[in-house]
Amino acid sequence: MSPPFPSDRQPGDLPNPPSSQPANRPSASSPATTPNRPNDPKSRTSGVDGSLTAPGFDDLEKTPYADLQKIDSLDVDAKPDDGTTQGELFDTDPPPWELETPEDTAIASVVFRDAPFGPYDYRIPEQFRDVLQPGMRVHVPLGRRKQPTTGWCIETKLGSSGGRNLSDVADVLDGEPLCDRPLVRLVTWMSHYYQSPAGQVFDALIPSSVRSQAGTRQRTYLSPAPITKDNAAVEALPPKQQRALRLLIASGRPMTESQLMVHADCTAAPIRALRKKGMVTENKQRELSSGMTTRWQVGDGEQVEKHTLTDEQTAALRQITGAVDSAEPRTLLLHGVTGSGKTEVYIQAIEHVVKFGRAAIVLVPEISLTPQTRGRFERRFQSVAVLHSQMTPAERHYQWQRIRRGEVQVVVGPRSAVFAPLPRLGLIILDEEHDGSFKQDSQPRYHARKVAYARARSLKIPLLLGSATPSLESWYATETGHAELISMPNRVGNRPMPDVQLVDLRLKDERSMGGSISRRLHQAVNETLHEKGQVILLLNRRGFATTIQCPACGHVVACPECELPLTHHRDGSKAVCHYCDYTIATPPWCPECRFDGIRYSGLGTQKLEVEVKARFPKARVARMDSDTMRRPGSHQKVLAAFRSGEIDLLLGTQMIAKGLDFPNVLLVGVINADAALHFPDFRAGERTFQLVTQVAGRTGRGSRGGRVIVQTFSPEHMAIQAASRHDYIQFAKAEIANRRKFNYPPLGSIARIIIRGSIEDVTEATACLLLQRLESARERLGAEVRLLGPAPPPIVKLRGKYRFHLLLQSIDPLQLGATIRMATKSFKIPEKDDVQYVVDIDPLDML
DNA sequence: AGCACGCCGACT
DNA sequence: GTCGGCGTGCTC
Repeated sequence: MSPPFPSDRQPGDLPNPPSSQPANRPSASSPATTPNRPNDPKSRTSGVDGSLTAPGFDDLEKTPYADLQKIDSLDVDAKPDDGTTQGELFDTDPPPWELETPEDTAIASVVFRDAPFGPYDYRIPEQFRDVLQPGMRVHVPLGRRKQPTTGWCIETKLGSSGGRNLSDVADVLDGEPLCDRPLVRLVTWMSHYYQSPAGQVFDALIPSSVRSQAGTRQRTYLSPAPITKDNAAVEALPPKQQRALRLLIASGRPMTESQLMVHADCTAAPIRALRKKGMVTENKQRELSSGMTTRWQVGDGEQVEKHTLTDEQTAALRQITGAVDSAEPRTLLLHGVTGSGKTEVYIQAIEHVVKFGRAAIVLVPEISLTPQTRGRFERRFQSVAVLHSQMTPAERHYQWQRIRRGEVQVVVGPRSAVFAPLPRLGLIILDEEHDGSFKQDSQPRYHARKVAYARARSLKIPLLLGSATPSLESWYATETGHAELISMPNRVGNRPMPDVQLVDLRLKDERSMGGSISRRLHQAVNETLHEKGQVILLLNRRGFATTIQCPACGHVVACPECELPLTHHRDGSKAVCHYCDYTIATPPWCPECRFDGIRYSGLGTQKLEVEVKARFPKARVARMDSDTMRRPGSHQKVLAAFRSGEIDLLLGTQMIAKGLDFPNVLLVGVINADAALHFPDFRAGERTFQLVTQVAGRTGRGSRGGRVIVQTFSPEHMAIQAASRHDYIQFAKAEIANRRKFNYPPLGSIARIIIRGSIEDVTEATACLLLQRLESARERLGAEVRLLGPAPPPIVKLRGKYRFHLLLQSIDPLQLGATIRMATKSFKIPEKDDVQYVVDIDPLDML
């Protein structure tokens, strides 16, 4: 029996939703619409705190797939009194007539990438009964289609056909499952939780290069057939065929057709004749097509001496190895300030895991997968697979196979590496766990932290999260007992945290005329350059000027697709939309009133670069943002130049805020700390705190100390104050209190539905229709869910489509999910409306 | 997504 | 009387 909401709370027990929304409690007169809520305290913990955990995962682990289908089949369109109460729907005891037909048919449950998504049951014919396993792809007939459809087998079982006439599995496409059973379980949970078709989740799990077997080739090997023992039969053959066959027999090894052609000095014709006559047998084999084997990455392994750990690091390591040895699925949050040596702790924790023949996954944010990080792991372990974005499909496939064969000790990679098919996984690490790149922004919109939690839990292995500025989700988990906190409050070598000064840009004295660099920052840069120190300047916006505005008529040049101001880029004099990349030549005069003094205002990294070069003419300056870092390797080149001292001053967007470790950086300047603060998003404060803290951590790493100057219009803001004092805990306390007021994550769960379409009215009407369905789903489930919208999101128009969004909030992520599932179950939008919608569970931003 | 069914208008 | 438009609905 699996309750839809494993929670023992009655609906009325919830803390009141923040505002207006009247508490929607099912009346006593409608017991049928209230799902059963058994008193099971265990299920309460899994259901309510969804911040870090994987809600519903444990239930899914225990629930047979058929029961899940029943739960999912609840439809808002179904009439309330159609004879089925929900009590019956949730009843998982098989109906008596199924028991009376104990016809043991082998059945495969199959899911598809495209609609209909399934799962559908197929009969497994005799020849596949011992072959087909969950995690393999199959060809099955579907509907009235002429071509077989490719699907994924998620379950094989013995059962009765239940009166239905099941179709047969037509073909099994894989010799071995592409993912093991725990991973198949992970797929079903992800599909359920993120409300994405299971077939699409498989696609996220298994790289396309693996599915297409990139870099390998099917080769057919020929060997002499048994009849060739009969000499007479061989002698009866025509001369060319005879020669080829004798050569094949003499060589004593199987050969491909082309090899035999060379050796026997003949064309393909005689060989084909031999095949036709059955004189040779064929043996198909898949093998590497090129020199991939030379690309083995063998590390130096033991040759590097162990680094000595500080007391703090030793204590942290002991706690982690303790968790590994306990064989329990514990979650650990390593809160270590910038420069406290987290990576060394990770490495030694992995060494501990590897000692017992197990392997580890290290997830890192997308941009921080630099050759330095790579090298660090490759030097310390014998067999490392680093998965990076510039890998060719063949390489990717090759590494995946190595990982699956158990030849790899450590997998280092971005969010998708959480799916690495290591057969003996012993530890998962998320470095910089607060980083937003762990959330995928296309379907399935999963968060690697949550998926890692689920995977670690199902394998009963620890999950280690590390950050100097933990996400509030993870921090809150340590407060609610879902994670254990490990603190490293000091830097290696007891170096002090850098001194942070705030510059209040509202004060005239602080500003310098006509520039974005205050007097104090200007002076500090001069001093630092004089001392032969290096400088980092952070400006969180690329381009030259953020707005192009006519001073005469006030017209702002905007994107016709998104209706947002275009940013002027000086290289090539282009005006670019930062949301959809629409580009035009910057107009020399106002397109509205033809005034020819159009003005660029606002500030981007390009304009800052000009200002910096003018102010500090002797300094060697480099700019790093996604515009200058387009070519692969350019990132690396600039950083190498900065490291060697060829560059004095590095300016750029957030990509310079993370992970860089250069001891000679004596000054960090934040040009405008408010840029991220005034976003219409409840996480704006958290982002600002993280950004300022992380960039401040780039200095003070050498013996010469370091200082940070933060320019801001709101120096009293809690996030900026806390960051200036390096006080994460104060920030977390205050921010949790803020979030509690509105039940924002991590105290409650949110989901977002984005509706986009080419006609504004139709799009909004569709959004309203969806809202109605959500409302009635909420009512029928008795779910405590707050519904907001439809509203135009901060980006109202994107790529020519109008956008609206609906926001859902609830204390219980499972209620949230069930409401959406029920409302969207049979929600079809007429094709002519040209409206699509996406469900985003646990969104990270609201744009 | 396909593919068929079905229920109305213009043709041999 | 049929051919064919594409709205509707189902696929184990």
